[in-house]
Amino acid sequence: MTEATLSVGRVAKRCGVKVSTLHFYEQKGLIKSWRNDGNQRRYKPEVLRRISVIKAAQKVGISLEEIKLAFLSLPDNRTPTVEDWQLLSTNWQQMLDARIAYLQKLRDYMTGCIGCGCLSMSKCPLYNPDDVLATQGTGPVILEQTE
Amino acid sequence: MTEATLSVGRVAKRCGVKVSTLHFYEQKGLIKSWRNDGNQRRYKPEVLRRISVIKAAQKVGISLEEIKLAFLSLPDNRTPTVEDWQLLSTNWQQMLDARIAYLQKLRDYMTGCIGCGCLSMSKCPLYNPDDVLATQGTGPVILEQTE
DNA sequence: ACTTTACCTTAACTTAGGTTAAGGTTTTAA
DNA sequence: TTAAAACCTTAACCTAAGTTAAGGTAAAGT
Repeated sequence: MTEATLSVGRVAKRCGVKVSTLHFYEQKGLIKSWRNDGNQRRYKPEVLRRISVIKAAQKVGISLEEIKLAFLSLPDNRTPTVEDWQLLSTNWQQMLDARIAYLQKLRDYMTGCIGCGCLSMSKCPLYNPDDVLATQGTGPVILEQTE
Repeated sequence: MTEATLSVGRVAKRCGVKVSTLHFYEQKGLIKSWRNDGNQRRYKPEVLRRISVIKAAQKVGISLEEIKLAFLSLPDNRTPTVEDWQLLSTNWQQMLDARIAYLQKLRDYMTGCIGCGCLSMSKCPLYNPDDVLATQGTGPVILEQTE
């Protein structure tokens, strides 16, 4: 195995994830590999960054489905450049801005609304389901926390 | 049924949730009911606020488990007062402050780190798993979004 | 009185993001 | 060369937060 190809165990170790996670990501279409003569997975070093980005994105609450979608904007025929990656993260940043603003708004209403009983009023953003973020129309957000 | 008792269907309608959700919450110990002669659930009107609070808390990413825990601080022998509810939400507010700050930090690192490759460095909060929020030691955060 | 609506319980199913186990093959290291 | 370590696939399992279905009882409306 030259420097340019990595086994699944090696990728797992360098990224701090389990081998089964890599199988899972591949099955979901988030990463790619080819097989050697013995049917074992081989990876380009490029995969390391992909996995780091997946982990970073998950940390800010982006789902694998959204990540997969974003990865569609990466070039197929060449290794992504710094600019390719930055474009991707810039889009996510804007989404994050919206989510942060939304959370702040909810936080600001929290004490007041829970105490006062306006929860049943249609003006309270804590209660109203038709509020904000329709702009992003994404699924549930999972913010993975560290322990 | 006097004004002071509600059937499960009535509670469901007034809170905008399904009957099955109320069964589920009861099973999880988040709400309580008693039974009438025909084995049907009956609720105190107080339950309406509990459910509103559950929904509000979920919206800011608090899990049912955490909500259940927080509800332990409510009085058992009397209907919770405004002060009881406000104490509860004040605690959540502080947690939210921390989460927002953490998200902001991640957002700020997003473009830079994903582009530059520092994702594999231990200093980058996007990569480093031992970062922040250890203060709250909670499970994954789910931010339910509206469509 | 009768029919419809509401309710009951139990069990299985759903999505996301994986993890674990079982049983068999390939690589690597001594 | 042989044993251990790494790898393969398939299938089942896990948590959270519910939802759906099936089969049966209670309550309410006409």
